[in-house]
Amino acid sequence: MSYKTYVILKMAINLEEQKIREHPLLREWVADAVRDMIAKGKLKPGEHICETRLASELGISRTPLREAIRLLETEGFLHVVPRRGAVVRDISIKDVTEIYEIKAALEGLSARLAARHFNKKDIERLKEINNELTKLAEKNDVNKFFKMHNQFHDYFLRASGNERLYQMNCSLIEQIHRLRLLSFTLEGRFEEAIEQHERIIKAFEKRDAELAERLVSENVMMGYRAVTTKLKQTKTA
Amino acid sequence: MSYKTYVILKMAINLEEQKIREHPLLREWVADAVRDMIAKGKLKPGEHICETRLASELGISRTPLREAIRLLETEGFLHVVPRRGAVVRDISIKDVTEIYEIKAALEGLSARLAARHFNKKDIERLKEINNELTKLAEKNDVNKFFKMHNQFHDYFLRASGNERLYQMNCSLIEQIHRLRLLSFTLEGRFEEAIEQHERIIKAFEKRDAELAERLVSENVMMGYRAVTTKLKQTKTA
DNA sequence: TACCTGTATACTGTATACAATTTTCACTCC
DNA sequence: GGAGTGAAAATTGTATACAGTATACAGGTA
Repeated sequence: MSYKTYVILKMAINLEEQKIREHPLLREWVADAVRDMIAKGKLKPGEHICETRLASELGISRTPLREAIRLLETEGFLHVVPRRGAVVRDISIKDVTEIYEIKAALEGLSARLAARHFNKKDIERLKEINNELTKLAEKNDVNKFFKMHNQFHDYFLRASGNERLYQMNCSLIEQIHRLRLLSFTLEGRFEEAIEQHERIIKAFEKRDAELAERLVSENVMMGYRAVTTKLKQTKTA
Repeated sequence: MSYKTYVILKMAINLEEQKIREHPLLREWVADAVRDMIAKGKLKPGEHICETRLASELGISRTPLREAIRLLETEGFLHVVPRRGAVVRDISIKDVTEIYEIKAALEGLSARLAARHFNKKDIERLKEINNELTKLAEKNDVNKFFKMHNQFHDYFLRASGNERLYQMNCSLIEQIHRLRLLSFTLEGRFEEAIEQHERIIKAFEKRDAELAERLVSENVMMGYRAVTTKLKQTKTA
């Protein structure tokens, strides 16, 4: 996707939002582009990023690229060594473990916080999503299932009322986006998730915040097991 | 502190580390400087940062300042609106609440993880630190107490073996550094902390990871109450 | 061969220049 | 007086230029 296309899309998507988006920033586009290149394997782990070359490849100058690199560094996509440049970070099992340990704690917390002020409407929404998931599981549509599944989790992350919590979680899962998607191709993964979601919903219905927290944490760690299973499969294959 | 002084200091401190530090980066120095200016009130909440002016004040160009601004944005010190620049973020009670909720979860997690492989030597170290704290409490040395107190918490955050967890916690507490320091001037705060630390140490001794997690979380939330108490005191004063 | 060493090259860090946008403010009109 | 208007000033976004550092490699030495 060219920068111009990106601009038009951004404008279309955010038409009613603040006019901030009317003029997208190169640094944001570049960050998106580089993340994409890493996800698609166009930039391989361990590969050194030459600012001059990448900037010219993207048709921009080094300045916005450098600002994007700073962002991608804090997001964990790149490792920057002063005066030697940025290299694409490899995600090891250790990294995945670290991320999931934190994710379990954060999502669990969000469930506990959200449970405090969840009402019938919220519960209904979660049930709706889970019903959709059942349908998508029957169709075996991995991509749509993945997206809807994320909506389920997003729901209480947002409902927690803790904006930082939501952002931190987003930043974490972005790093393992592809692995998570892959993990849903595992046999029985759909059903497993749906069943656990049901238990989580019941905990919300009972207004049992502690239980909701525990179940959500366990649910995350199940995701961890799925991801590592898949990771080992692909590494040996 | 001038940039040259900073360079010399950095070199002295990191003499044995990678030679990376031999040539400090302006963007890092600038980030430190701006954080400091915010902490010291030289840059006030809500104040707009004019890149041109600040850069010339610091005696550098806009490029490294801009890169530092990106960093400070992700750290939560600044709020950047595209094409309108950066403003110093105000820390509201809501922010403090968000930060402490997350901090409690993260530190609790680190205690649980650390408890798994804590040995006698680790416990001894924690006891040592707590003894030091008792002495400093008698001397009523707030600054030294604060530093030593942080060492106590750092110990199991590091021992968790989860590097990201440690980094994320650092990034969080940096935002409330001054508030936390202030909170230690509250009557009875020292004793309260020392006593809770003792209970935490006992949990580690019993190898009760769940208990350690709970106690550490509670300890963090006690810190939260202290900070908000102090915050209200100063706002009304 | 293995190990320096100096130089050429490539690359990053920083400064500056230019372009595009936002803000300011005097001015007009109602 | 207040809302709207338009040009000037200020400010951010982006590109480019330059300086200093790291890397690669050729040639020399033990």
